[in-house]
Amino acid sequence: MSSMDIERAQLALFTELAEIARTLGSPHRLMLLQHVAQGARSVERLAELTGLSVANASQHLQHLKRNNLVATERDGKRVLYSLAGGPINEVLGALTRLAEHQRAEIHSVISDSFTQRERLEGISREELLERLRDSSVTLLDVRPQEEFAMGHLPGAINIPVEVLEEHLSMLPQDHELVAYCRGPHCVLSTSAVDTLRKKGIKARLLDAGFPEWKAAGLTVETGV
Amino acid sequence: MSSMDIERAQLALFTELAEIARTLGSPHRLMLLQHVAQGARSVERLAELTGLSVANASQHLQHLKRNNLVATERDGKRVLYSLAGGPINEVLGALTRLAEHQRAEIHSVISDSFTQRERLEGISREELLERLRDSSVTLLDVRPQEEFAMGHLPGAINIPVEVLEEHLSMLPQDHELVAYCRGPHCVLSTSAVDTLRKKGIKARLLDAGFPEWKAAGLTVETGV
DNA sequence: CCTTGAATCAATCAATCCATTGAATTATTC
DNA sequence: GAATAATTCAATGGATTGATTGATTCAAGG
Repeated sequence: MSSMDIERAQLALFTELAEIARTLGSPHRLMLLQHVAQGARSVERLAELTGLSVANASQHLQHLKRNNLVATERDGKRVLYSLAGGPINEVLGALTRLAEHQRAEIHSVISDSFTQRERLEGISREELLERLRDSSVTLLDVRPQEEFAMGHLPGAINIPVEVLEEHLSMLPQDHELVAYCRGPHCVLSTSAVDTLRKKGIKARLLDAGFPEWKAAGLTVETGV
Repeated sequence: MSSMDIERAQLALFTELAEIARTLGSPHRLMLLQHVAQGARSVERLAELTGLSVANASQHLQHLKRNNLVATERDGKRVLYSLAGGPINEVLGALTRLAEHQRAEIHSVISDSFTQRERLEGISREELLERLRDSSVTLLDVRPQEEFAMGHLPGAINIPVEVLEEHLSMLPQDHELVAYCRGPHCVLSTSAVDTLRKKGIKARLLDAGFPEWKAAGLTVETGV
């Protein structure tokens, strides 16, 4: 193997990696990905969820598909998009951590870094299972009711973030809360924890979201 | 927090993530990153290493810098670029794994998937340390001599990939070989293992590269 | 202070990307 | 098989990106 070949191989690999990275390099595609990660969705639905035009969403989805980030399946007259296999969540997770790291570095200079440290402190699946067993925490699902109905963690109560402030009374006062939503790169639960902390309620973040939980083969409840 | 705010926060986060992803979305920038990850380098050197023009390399480097992926430092009349802090390698690693996963899926359909499975099977740092202790393996550093001299794993022998085939006789026949180079997303060692396997020599890949080793605080030798 | 070497800036052009529009496919249903 | 609903294709124009060139800044040394 000549050094020429090696350089070509390097370039080929990097070109491949770059193409994937570029595919992730659009806020709209990331949004689509996030929604697709919740389960199979039609193009129309995804367009609605993201506020894009149908044609535009379709094109972005095809872009994602070309790079094997999503898969399609036909269901009657609609096409359902779902997340492709492979460690896609790992990439998004690593990206998010990197972004958070960078943001933290900036903030630690500008702001007093006040609850910054605490904010990022999540609870792991293992710890959660442990604490659920002796029921020392309450699980809070902050996704929209609709998604909650499609499946949620066992024992979780559902209060969408939008209505959280009006429903604080529904929360148990003596338990610590653990909030979760769609995954590590979903801000719903982060917002929720912020809100709760401001009200003086103890709340933490689950490291994972519903998709991760399901993927890990753990039990899931459906319905309201 | 209204649902409007949440959507804005979502969008802001995704825009941030997308920007980082876009920055990684160019083969040339990935190449620069890879070289920069080896240690501080001047613009001219990096241009030379990647085959880019100086001005072009400079611009790409600045792009990387704007997104906090590299840092600069002045040394006399030259500017040295080095890798910024944060989990950058995790992102690249996850990306590489995703790409490999996708490639594996394609190959498993097209080709007979022959040594594909084996190719990806790396040896971990822990296992390596173990096997080095009872010296049942030989470590092979396949980077250029120059980089080897700047630092390498203890006990490693240096045969750059370019000259590997001509120097097979230098290899111990009874030991299994473990090849490593610049990191998980460096193809040098993969090429080397391929070459060796074709010659019927047992060889495996180290999961990590020299930078990871150093970062883990393990001992390092310098000189030739 | 002027020269030299190293890096960056500014301006340009080609190539690509993104959103929009309206037409064309595809599978279903009557 | 015609009508319909869902998605995709094709074409357009505006914005962004990437590489190249030449000029400019910046630090060091005579």
